[in-house]
Amino acid sequence: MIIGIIIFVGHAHSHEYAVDPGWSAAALADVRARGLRNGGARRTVIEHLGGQSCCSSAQEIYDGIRSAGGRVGIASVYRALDQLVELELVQRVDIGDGIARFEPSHGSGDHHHHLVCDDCGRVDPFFDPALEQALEGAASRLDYGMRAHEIVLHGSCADCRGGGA
Amino acid sequence: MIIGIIIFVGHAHSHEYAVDPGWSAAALADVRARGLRNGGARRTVIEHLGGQSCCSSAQEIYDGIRSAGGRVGIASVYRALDQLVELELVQRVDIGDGIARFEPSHGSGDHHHHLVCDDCGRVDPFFDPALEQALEGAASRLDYGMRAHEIVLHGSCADCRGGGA
DNA sequence: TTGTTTGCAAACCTTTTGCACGTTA
DNA sequence: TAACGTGCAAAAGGTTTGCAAACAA
Repeated sequence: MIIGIIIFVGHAHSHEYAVDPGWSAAALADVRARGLRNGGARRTVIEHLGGQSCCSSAQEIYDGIRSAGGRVGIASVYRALDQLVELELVQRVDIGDGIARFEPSHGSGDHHHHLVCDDCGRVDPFFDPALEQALEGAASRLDYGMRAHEIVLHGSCADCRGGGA
Repeated sequence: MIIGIIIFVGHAHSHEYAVDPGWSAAALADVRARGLRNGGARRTVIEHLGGQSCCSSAQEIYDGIRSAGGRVGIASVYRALDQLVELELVQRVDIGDGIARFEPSHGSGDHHHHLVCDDCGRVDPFFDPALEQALEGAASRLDYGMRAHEIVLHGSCADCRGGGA
């Protein structure tokens, strides 16, 4: 039997999803610290990811880099993403359309989850302190060396429900 | 500013994951009620899913049906799954390996989420009342017509951590 | 009967791999 | 220099689609 009390105090919709300017530098340093080199492709992928505030697919990252003048191969994008996920610097996100998306692994401060509109495909980040608390509670209660978690909510965005503007 | 208190009382590991014998019948009825026919393939997929207690991939469902003597095509399995997800009778689950999995959409009673061992690939269902509460709270707080949600926790199972048996 | 569903095979698309060349430390 | 990283192109694997035959109502 388990009895628990959670008290949360926070703002529900006021979280800022600004990009974290320090993430790229930290990731590059971490990569180097683990004995890996930072060739053009990996560095570019890290720098591109650092400028994103929510998740992007490998193709989107590739296109973004190319249209900014970078000359990466998509295979290198996939390879870099794999390694960054492995190092827990990047989080993989599956929103249910069969395309893997990736975003910087934020520290507990900037952690968010995803809201997917099944009508138009739009993805919105959200942050809910009570949910985060409960998740950490569940993670510690379950005896399972927890390293990452993902929450995806499916529904319809305001625009698609027509109520919007 | 939001202030909330959640008090939960429950068993963490005591939930039963028995298959729901009524799901198949209900799903078949629902399909018929919506004007669709129940040809061999769709019926067989529904009946197979009804016998599962956790998620399975399209290939696993196909193999399961074939080895039980059924003669479905895998395209029909995919088509049936798509339709069942559309009707919200089946829930799609993405555990991060690029393979879509599917399981009966349980009512709130039998609802569970997934624990994925990143070392051996094992998937375990879990149920956590506090987490479920928090999720419903978050869903109602966010203004987003919520229809489904998914939580995936990644870590290492007891076996892989070596502490196990 | 008549529109729906099915199975097969081909097509599709995302992701992975082989390999020779370029780069980093 | 020597190991590592990269790009290209080809291969792989999961999923979708076209189509004619089979089937449910």
